[in-house]
Amino acid sequence: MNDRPDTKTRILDAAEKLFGMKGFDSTSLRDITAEAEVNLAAVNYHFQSKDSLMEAVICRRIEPVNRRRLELLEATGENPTVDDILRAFLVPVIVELNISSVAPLLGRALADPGQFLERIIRTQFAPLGQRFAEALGRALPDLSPAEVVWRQHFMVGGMTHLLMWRPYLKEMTGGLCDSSDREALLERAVVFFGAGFRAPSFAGVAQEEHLVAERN
Amino acid sequence: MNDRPDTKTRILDAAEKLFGMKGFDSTSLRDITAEAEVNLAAVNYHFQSKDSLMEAVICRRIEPVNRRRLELLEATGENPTVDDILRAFLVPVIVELNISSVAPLLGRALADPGQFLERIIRTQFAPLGQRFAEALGRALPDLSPAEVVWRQHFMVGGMTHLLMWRPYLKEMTGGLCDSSDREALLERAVVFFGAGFRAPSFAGVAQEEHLVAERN
DNA sequence: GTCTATAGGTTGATAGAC
DNA sequence: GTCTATCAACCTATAGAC
Repeated sequence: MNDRPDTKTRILDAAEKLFGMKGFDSTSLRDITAEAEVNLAAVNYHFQSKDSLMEAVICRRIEPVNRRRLELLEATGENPTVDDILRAFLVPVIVELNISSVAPLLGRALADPGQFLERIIRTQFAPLGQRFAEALGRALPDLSPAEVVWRQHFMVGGMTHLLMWRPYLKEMTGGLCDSSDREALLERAVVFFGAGFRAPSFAGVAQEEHLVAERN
Repeated sequence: MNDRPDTKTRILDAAEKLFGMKGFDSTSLRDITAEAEVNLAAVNYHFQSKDSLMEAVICRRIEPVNRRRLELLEATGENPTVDDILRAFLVPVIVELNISSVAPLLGRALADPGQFLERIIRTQFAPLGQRFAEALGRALPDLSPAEVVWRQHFMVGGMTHLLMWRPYLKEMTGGLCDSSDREALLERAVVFFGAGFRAPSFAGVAQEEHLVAERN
């Protein structure tokens, strides 16, 4: 008992927590090794550099989440509803993620353009986003492909913000918003974003589309 | 002609651009003075510290935006619709903000909990959020106060994400999402978030509210 | 694999001449 | 107000003993 995880895992755990709390650049390797109670040099032994560590920390969590999303998406069958698709996307992060430090980390990973994260986003998120956009497009045949992607962008933003502010939300709202009930949180999100996706395109866009169609 | 702004303004402009692009901690004072073409010591002369500079940079932009939001909110009259209220909130950042470097900056300010920004959020955003939550609550009498704040949180997240990723969006989506037409962007957002706000509360929440009401 | 020691660079901030 | 010069603290990364 009291089997302390190996050094590599301890570093990943500590980095995950601190990166999520303070951000990537504000967290030094010394912060991490202090939190993990390991030697400073161990970081460069197990991971070559701070950048590699950041990538490892993020990928360890993002990969299973995104795999699970695709799994749930396939499980929705032939003609899923919008809500089915949204659930496949949101359940792995809102309901199934039970390590509290992961949510802020993923939030930051999605909220920091320009970071080296661009590569991760391209490899880990772009293909996933495309699969979900296709599914949503089939469920919403009246929306143009661009409109689907725009709305997806809005939803990802809302979810990202939720992941990142969840630890502070209850205090910030004076106890009004309690995020401990994950199932309720999921339903709230599905209701809100589902209604957004199902809303008809506004006239201006319809006109644009019409013009484009006329030109062909 | 060629009237170069004074040093203080040049520093604010450069810091705004770089903070928005790279984040607060990743931007050094030397980066800023190089971009502004001023002397390093000028930063500590005009602003006492890097933290003060960060605060000044953010407040210079947030204050007029939030003032304008309240102005537009009051202009909606006695019984504004949900869309009216959303427009009052979104127009100042999506349509009227015509300095391209400001959007990413505000996005980062909203996407970085734990930063010293907590104070700014408390002083600059909390009162504003409350005013808008009240207006939305009156326009949506079937929603509980908590539900209104949750949905507001989703919307702020979507807007924040939009502000931050706008410069990269067109390239990321292969040209599918063009954010140069601000009026269209505003309408897209109003349609999406408006529908989300107007969606009925899901059953689980209604039950909760009922139980709370019964207890009193 | 884990440690100490340290190299080599960058950071924020300031003192003091002009 | 603006500059040069500099400090002390911090950083990442590595070399080499155990």
